[in-house]
Parts: sequence; structure tokens; C-alpha cells
Amino acid sequence: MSIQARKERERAERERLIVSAARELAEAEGWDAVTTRRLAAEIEYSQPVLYSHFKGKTAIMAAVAVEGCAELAGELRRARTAAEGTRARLAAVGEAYTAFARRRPALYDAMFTHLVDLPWATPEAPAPLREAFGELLAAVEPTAAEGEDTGLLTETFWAGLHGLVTLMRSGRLPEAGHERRLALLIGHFTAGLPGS
Amino acid sequence: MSIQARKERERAERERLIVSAARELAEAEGWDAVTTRRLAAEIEYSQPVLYSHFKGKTAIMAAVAVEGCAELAGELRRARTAAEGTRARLAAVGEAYTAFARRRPALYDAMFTHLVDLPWATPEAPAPLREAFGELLAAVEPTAAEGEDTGLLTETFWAGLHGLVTLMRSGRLPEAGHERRLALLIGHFTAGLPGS
DNA sequence: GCAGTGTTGCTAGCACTGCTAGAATCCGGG
DNA sequence: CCCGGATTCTAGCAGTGCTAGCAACACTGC
Repeated sequence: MSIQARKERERAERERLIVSAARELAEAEGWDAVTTRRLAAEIEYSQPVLYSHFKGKTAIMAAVAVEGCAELAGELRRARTAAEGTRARLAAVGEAYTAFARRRPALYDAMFTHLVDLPWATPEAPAPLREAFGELLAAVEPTAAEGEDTGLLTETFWAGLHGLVTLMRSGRLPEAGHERRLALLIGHFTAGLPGS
Repeated sequence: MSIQARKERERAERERLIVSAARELAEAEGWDAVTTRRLAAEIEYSQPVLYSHFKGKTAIMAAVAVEGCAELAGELRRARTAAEGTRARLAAVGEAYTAFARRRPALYDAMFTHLVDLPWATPEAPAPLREAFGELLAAVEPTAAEGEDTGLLTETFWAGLHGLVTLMRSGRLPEAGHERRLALLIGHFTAGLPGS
């Protein structure tokens, strides 16, 4: 009984070790550097051990992505609750979102650009994913007009942020001007608001 | 003199063959299926021939991306010139952009998601890239307020479209609702326009 | 017409990838 | 103390992008 519990505990511990090692390696050298061999060496086990925990490399990335979503949700919440007023809250959340993406590019890639085989826009989506989206929703909701679908509106706003981030990170948009582009996006999503 | 001209012509012909084969293969089975071996077989030459034309696989993808940009520019222009009125033009261009992305996902990936090592936001960017952006600019410009930077505004609008497309294609946004999300984006970028 | 020459394209192979079958090893229970 | 079963490792597969060095070809000058 007790010894099996210990084994399960150790196993869970090692699983967390895999995920955090993958994340650290990715953040330090990019996802290309995260090979199964390299990752196995990092956790001081052999390759096949990885496959006893995860179905494959993409499953490991998915686990990292979920972890990242939890973190992002926290940062968005902090930004939102710290700001006063509808417009300022949306601006703060947008700022926090893009700052997160720029500070942790590899994490962001795992979450929102790489194919990771996670259920997204469904109730079965992992909690951290729904939480992160919920934070965006909470910031966007007050800006909605009468009868507007706040879910769709949030998705559209999210797309704007995501586009800014990815196009910039791939060199398609110059870093310079990011603040002003973000301000334009916020401005267009809060036009016609009494508080502006 | 003439024989060298013929050789160069044949060489250029083969280069075009490589690019179009890569493109067709990518559109049919995705970029993962475009391996150097497969591509070589497709053009009925051996692998090293590819490297006498392009620096590597990414360079081939870049060539495909440029071709795709030219095509996108054409479709955007058609959409823009066919529509009447500032708002309708922006809507038509947005519609054409997302339709292109959904119809030719592999092409779109090469152009705007994969790392392709092309100069983008500079004067040295290939003409088709600048043309495609110019089409967006032409549609966005009339919506700009007094003293607004139309370049930055276009970039922001582009980011919105790009975000919608990529999040949808990776399953992060449901296909259903695309039209309404696009309408919301257009709406927010044309608010406060006399013609609305 | 023909040998020499220089380019052109091919064969073979490197170092690496994700992933897995089967051998070896370790650990708890009798 | 030793056996049995779970656990982990070694070794290898099929595939990747890319390249060195050789063979064969086409063209030039005689």
C-alpha cells in the first residue's frame, strides 16, 4: 500500500521533472534544441522513460503549454485587477499578454503557435486554458455593446493580440512601433466608450 | 553566347519546376510531406540538385512564399476594386484575405507562419511582399482618422486578420463563428465612419 | 572526326531526428 | 536468500537535411 504510494509519488515527481526540464531547455535554446535525447540527458534518464510518461514529444509540449497557460492567466489577472476603469483594464491586459509573449517566446510558441493536439474551444479543454481565456473575457466584456456576443468579441480581440505577437516575433513586423500598434488595437476596441 | 543563354534558361526553368513542385506537394499533403528526397523524386532529379539552386529547404519555402504573396496581392486587389465604399472595401479585403488563408493553408503557412528568413518590413523586401501589404494599406488608409499613421494602422489590421486565421487553423478558435468574428474586426476598424 | 576538359548531376554517406523492441537490471515478497 | 515481476536501459529502425567526391556528360579546340 504505502510502497505503491511512494512509487506513484516518485513517478509524478519525475513527470514534473520532465515537463520543467523541457520548458527550461526550450526557453533557454528554443524548441529545436529540445530533442528527446537531450531531454533524457537533462533528467538523467534514458529516452524510453519519456515515452512511459508521454505519448510523444508533442504531448510533452502540450504539458508545457498547459503550464504556460496557468502562468499567463495569473499575469493577466494581476494586470486586470490592478487597473482602474474599463479602458485601462483592457489596455493593461493587452500589455500583459504581449509582454508575456515577448518575455517567454518558447513558452508562447508551445501554447499558441505549435500544433499541440489539445482540445481548445470546448468544455473539455484543460482548466488553465479556460482560465486564461476567461481573463481576456473579463477584460473585454465591459467594452461590449448591447447584445454583442462577448465570447466572439473576446476571440476577436485575442486574435488581434496573437497576430501582433506572432508577426512581430517572426520578423514580419518591426519591433519598433509595437506599443503604438497595441494602442491602436486597444483604441479600436474601446471606441465609443463613455470613459474614453 | 547562345548556348550559354539556353543553359541559363533551362536552369531557370528547372528552378521554377522545383518551386512549383514544392508548392503543389505542400498544398496536397502539407509541408511535412515536402522532404528533400520526395521533392527530388518529384522533379526527377537527385537531391543535391536542389542545393545547387537553393541554399536549403527553407530557401525553397521562401521562394514558394514569395509566389504566394504575389497571388494574395492579386486576390486582394480584385476584392478591393470590386467593392464600393470605404467600409465595404475593407470588408471585402478582409474576406479575401481569410478566404485565401483557408483555401491555401500550406501556402499561407510558408508566407506567414513558418520561419523563412526573408526581409519583411524593409525596403529590401521582395516586391510581391510589399505589393500584398500595399493592398491592405490601400483598403485601410481611407478608414484612418486625422493624423493617424496609416502604416501602423494597416499592420494592426493585418495582425487581426492573421490572428483570426492562425488561431482558427490550429483549432484554437472554432470554425463556426469565423464570419461573425471577421465582421466584428471590420466593425471595430470602421467605427465612426460616415458611410456606416 | 576526335581527344581533352570542365561542368553537371549522381551515389553514397554523415550526423541527427522521434520512436520502439527486447534484453538486463533492480526491487519487494516469500 | 532467492525468485518473479515491474522498471529501465541498450541497441536499433526508418526517416530527416545536407554534402563530399566520383562518374558521366556536353562542349571546345585541334
